[in-house]
Amino acid sequence: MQNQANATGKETSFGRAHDANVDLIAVVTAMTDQGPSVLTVRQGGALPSGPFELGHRSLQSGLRAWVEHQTSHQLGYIEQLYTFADRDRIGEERQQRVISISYLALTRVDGAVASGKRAWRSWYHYFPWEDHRSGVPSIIPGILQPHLLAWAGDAGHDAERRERRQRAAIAFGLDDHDWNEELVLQRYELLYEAALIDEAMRGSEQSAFLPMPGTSMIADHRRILATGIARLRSKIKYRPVVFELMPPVFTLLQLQRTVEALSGRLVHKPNFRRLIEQQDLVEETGETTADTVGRPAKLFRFRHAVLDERVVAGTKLPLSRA
Amino acid sequence: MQNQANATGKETSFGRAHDANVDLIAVVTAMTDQGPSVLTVRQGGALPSGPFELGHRSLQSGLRAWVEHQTSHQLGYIEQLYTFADRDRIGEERQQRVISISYLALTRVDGAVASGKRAWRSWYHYFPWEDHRSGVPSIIPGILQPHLLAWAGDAGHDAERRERRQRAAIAFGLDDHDWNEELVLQRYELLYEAALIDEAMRGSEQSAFLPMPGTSMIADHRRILATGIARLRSKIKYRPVVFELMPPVFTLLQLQRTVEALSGRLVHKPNFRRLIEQQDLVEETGETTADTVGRPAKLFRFRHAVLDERVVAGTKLPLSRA
DNA sequence: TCAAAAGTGTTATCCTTACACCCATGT
DNA sequence: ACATGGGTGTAAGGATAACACTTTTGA
Repeated sequence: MQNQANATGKETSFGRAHDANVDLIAVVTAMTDQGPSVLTVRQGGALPSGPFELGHRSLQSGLRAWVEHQTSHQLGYIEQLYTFADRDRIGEERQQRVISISYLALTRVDGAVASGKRAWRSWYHYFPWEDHRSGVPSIIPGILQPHLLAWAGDAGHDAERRERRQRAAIAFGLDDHDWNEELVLQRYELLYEAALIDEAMRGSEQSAFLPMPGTSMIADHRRILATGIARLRSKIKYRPVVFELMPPVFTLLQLQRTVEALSGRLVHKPNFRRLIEQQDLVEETGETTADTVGRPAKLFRFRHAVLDERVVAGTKLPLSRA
Repeated sequence: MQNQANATGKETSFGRAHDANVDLIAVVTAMTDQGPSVLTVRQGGALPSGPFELGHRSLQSGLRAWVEHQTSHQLGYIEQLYTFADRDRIGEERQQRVISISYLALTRVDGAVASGKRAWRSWYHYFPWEDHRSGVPSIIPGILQPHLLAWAGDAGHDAERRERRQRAAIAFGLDDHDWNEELVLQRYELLYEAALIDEAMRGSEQSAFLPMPGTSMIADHRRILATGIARLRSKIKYRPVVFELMPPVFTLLQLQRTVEALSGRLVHKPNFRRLIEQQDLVEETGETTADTVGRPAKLFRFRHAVLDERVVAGTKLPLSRA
């Protein structure tokens, strides 16, 4: 906005110099037959993305417009994730910038798995170490842990060895550390640093061990997906966003299964029900399921009013009364 | 990334079409003589901002480079806030996009108020209704509340009147709602909608009532500042970021005063001290203050190790044991 | 001695966690 | 009968909030 020498020492006036290409990229998540899933293109090899154009009124509406056009679904919830710049995304010789603005979007599907070039793929197809619903996945003690420890041992200095071991232990719940489902991005980056995933091998000839865990995507798309998963796992704890993924009416167990699928962990049923009902997030429809097995469950719907009336307090300061 | 028709119907191939200008814009916060402050240019009328250039390795490093060059301070902490697009930021006739990527940065100063065109200004210079350390600011019951209620009453439908009143009550702690210090952006947007701040009057002739509360900035800079304040007020509750604003050693009361200044609320001293010490965030230096008045206080320093060893749990799900 | 700030002790309350148990339906 | 899922009661433990009080210094 103002005329001033910038960090490189080159005098720049606003408005001209630094043109860049702007890409919108979406982590569109829904619950499908395969659990928590992400909308992909190129046979699961990429996240859907599209250019930001002059015809778009805003970034949000640009993303909304073309995602809805592609998926024929209303996106109930869109939230910006992160903005990156990459010099070399297009090609080596052209020194054009690409700015990528990533979004997290939530929607509902009827269960469709694929149609044309688009496909829903399970999160855990890309991150097999993230699903702890049936206990710690065998890939962690079997493959990741030994390789991570070996990588830590490779460090030059003793301090760095300890630091690597500690990072691995915290991220993957080793030693007596608890598993923390929110550390999706940290785990991905650790595996990248340790060269345990495909992305780390790009440009180099050798592939250290095969097969690499999880399916990779083009460019940094799997990293963006990790960011989206982490954001959602964090957000379901303090905002009622799960309901964007639920059908209009649902049982409490269905809601629980969705939360479990997203967080990758099992929750305690009785306490979960109390938590939900105590917060007045749902109301009974009066109907019950005509379920196949077991006692029929009450059906609930989300109380949309909570979006207006409530704002999560989030207090962690010991306030003094006025 | 892929070739596909976008929402406008125009076929676009990647790499060419949509060039935009990229601006980096920073909310640099520090504690000064005047309390929680923001680094400004143009006599407090704008946030510092600068173009993103090909010479910059990344967005982060671009921002870091020129902010550090300007302030001669190490930025301990930088975090991306939000990315906006604005069609008309440059001028009416040129249909060039400007992408603004905003950041929150924390730093320390020695107390300097101004030097040249740069100046530290108190947050509350721009948001006088946000400082509740001495009780509810008189501007709220005296000016904002009546105007907000009048604005709510102006709504066409009864439902909209109720909705406006409720939004105002939640945002500003009216009726029996508690004040929530995190709703900085919601309050700003409400005042904008109700045309109670300068920014809402741009382009129109009349100025409804004068003077408008708080000092405005160019373009949407005050809105970005509101975003930064809100982010920081939220973040100090679950990440040890306050220490980025503290000197190397400090007393617990100084730490408390900083937290109070940022959150705009008073905290309960004994409980605050227990909270801090219980979380092992600090360690004694062994020294005490040679203070002017009162009993000498122990000096503490931040335990930087916590950044490695700990990750905030953030549990809000009733997990079941393995 | 008093003001100002540093600290400690203790209790009430709420939320979270865990465990135990009963209910309703289909096979 | 029993498997499966639905649903309730309750008590232990920990964190938070509130109140009361003592200690140490400088003016």
